[in-house]
Amino acid sequence: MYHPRELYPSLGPSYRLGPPQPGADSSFAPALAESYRYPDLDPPKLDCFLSGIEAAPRTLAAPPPLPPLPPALGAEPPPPAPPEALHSLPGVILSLENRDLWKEFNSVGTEMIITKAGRRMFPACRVSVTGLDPEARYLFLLDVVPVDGARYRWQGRRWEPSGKAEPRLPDRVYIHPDSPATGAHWMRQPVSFHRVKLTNSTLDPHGHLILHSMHKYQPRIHLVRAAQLCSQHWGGVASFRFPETTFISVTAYQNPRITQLKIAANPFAKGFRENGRNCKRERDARVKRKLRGPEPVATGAYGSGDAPGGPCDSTLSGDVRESDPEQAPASREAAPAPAPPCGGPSAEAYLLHPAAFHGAPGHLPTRTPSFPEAADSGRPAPYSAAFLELQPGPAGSGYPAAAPPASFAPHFLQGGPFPLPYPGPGAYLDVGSKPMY
DNA sequence: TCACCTATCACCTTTGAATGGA
DNA sequence: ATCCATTCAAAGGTGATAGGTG
Repeated sequence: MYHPRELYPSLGPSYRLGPPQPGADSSFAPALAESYRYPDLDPPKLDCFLSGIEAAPRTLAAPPPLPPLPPALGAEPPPPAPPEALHSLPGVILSLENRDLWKEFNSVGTEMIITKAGRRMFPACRVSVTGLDPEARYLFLLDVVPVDGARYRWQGRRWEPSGKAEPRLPDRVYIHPDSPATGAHWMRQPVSFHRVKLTNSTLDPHGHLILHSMHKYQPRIHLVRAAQLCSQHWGGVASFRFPETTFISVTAYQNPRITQLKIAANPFAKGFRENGRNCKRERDARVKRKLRGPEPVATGAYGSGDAPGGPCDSTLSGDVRESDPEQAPASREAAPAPAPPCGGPSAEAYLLHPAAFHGAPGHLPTRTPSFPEAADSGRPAPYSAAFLELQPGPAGSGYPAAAPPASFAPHFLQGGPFPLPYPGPGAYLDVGSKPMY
């Protein structure tokens, strides 16, 4: 995955968004009635999409307060709260499909591994949506924002703040591979973001979401009405976040209970379950065999059921989920989806080529030699993802100071048309108007 | 010394191509 | 020729662990 910056060096080191272009597309209904301002600790990444749009912003009479931060994860689960939503898409409702799983993790204090190469989230955000116009097309986006300005530390039994957060990292947005798709498509089945990857590599070339380790984050899901990825104008935005999806990013699990939960719930970690060959008992046995020197391979040593010794301590007894609901949508999503409504490029093509978000023509190759994925793998990745890297807010780098209650950054504003996230040359904006490769 | 990060490992699931039968 | 089910291998995801770094 190439970052747009690498694809379009001529555009400079970043993509600053320009004001909406004249000659607004009237393919969408006129501006919805309300503009929204929203209190947020995070300067909205998508604001840069919307700069210059807010002709007459209005604030909500009673902006919803942010949920109080628990003093430490793991001590007490935060009280259940409805998902917070920013709506300029009336009637659109998003619900977290795997809420129970998230709640289970949240009650312990969710941790997400981040690695240089990128690590998937588990649990992943999986949502179902209702209230969309079945005919209209939408984009699903996901981003992750810091919850506060603190760094955290595992103190043996709980997470506690320990100092100030690291400077803000580049904001990136994950675009769901099916985007854009019709409302009917999105409502047909749950929408899973299980392919999102998190990294701590600030120079990450793959477009993964960049996080600091030992910081607390909150995923957000955005729904954007747009005729196509390459549409010049967007027709409304709704943003959602679910309090139970808050997590702390780590490079190695700190809370053993989280490790147990992950092993129990994640099918990829099946090998670490009690009956797996990679459980602690087996690993210890392998180490002993190694120390003693080569031995004939014992047949039937695994899963015989009569192996000596107690249960492995790396598993969560009685909580093994053989059919993991988390992975169920994967197969559904991998199943042939309706052709992307953009006509030419498939969703995958968009995702392999972030530039396609500008409106790449349909004859894009699915992969170019310049892609690192192609170099080390002769097999095409079944899916990748598209990301947008956005300009930091006006505050620049560094965490925003705790926003005063009365100060609301303009968030998702209705009143389109929305400019493309990448202003680029006009040729980038129209499908087929100019080949980019 | 400590906290944190990274590379590597073995095991597992997922994925898609190949194959064969209906 | 088409469809479907099965098989297989490669890719990729997982936590554990040892060693490195500041």
